[in-house]
Amino acid sequence: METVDTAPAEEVLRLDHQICFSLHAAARAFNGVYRTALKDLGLTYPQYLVMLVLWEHGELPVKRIGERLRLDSGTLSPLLKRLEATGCVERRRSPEDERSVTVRPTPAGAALRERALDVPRRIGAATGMELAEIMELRVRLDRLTEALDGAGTGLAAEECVRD
Amino acid sequence: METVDTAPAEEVLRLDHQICFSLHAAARAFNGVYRTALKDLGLTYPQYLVMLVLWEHGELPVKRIGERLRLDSGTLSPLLKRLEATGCVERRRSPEDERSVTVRPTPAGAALRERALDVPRRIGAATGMELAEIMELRVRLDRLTEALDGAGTGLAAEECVRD
DNA sequence: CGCAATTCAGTTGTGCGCAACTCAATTGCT
DNA sequence: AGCAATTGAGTTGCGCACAACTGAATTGCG
Repeated sequence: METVDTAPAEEVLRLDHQICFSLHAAARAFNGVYRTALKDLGLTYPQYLVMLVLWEHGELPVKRIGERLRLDSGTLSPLLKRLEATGCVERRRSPEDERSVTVRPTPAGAALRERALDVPRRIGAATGMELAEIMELRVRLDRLTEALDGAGTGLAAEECVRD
Repeated sequence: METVDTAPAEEVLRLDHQICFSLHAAARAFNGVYRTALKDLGLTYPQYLVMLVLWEHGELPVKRIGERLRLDSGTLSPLLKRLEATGCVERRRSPEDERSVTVRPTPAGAALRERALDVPRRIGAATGMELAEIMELRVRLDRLTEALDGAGTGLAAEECVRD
């Protein structure tokens, strides 16, 4: 079948042929829109993602937040420290497992949720896309991420097996 | 018509309903795959993007590179300095306009191109997608970026008018 | 029980991305 | 010509992302 290696060598490396760049640019463009949309909430975009998870689950150990967002402690620890500094979350060492730290929204952090309700609509409007089209794009991207994660973590040769 | 605001308040903020997160995750997944693919070239992913542009155009002022990659001097200046330190590019103040700095690949940087030819194929394989599907995704993402860029630069209220 | 292996959060170091700024060169307006 | 506005690159400061590491708590195996 038709694959990339049918293209001549000069074409292969053209910037505008590469999906990665489109993705990279789109992610940064989203980030910019969120930056302005979240400015008066006092949240950055990754902080907003953490708050989404916490609003949904009420209270979670750092580990679980990281699983949901695919972020490790090296990213989350300082981020959560900043969220604690701005009064959005509380962190408490878990009594039953002293290694684990439980994070939960403060009343102020929970209240922020009301003001965030408008954000998805504004973002949706900024995309200029129909909901159905966005959903389809999302599905494709999730499939892509799954494939890339499988290929990236050393299982390149063998297929990604479900645990 | 069916839009986001038909969904109940609790649903609106669910992480897995938000396109931005899928995009964010996919971009990071790509970054991870590139990280390993580019490791023996000694390039990071953004450095690779810069080299793609330079391989294609031979020599460009910083300004033009920034336009192609949607990056400003705050990002490019240190990145180019690192590329210069690793011997991939040369920087020279333009004689006809002393404000401008022209960047071009060194012989070593140009030679790197040969070794990079294999990268897109490897990345393509990691996506697990057909070329046609990738191309279509790229088109959608570019449209999305264009819409978001228009909305992000302060025209939130009024529709994005073509210049 | 006792100790090695594992798990979890946090730290360190590097690089990207962007806003806000500086500084010099150039352009444009009068 | 003279001077203000603009342009281009660079710097600073901050936050995110990730690799590699530390250190404490827990688990598990003999």
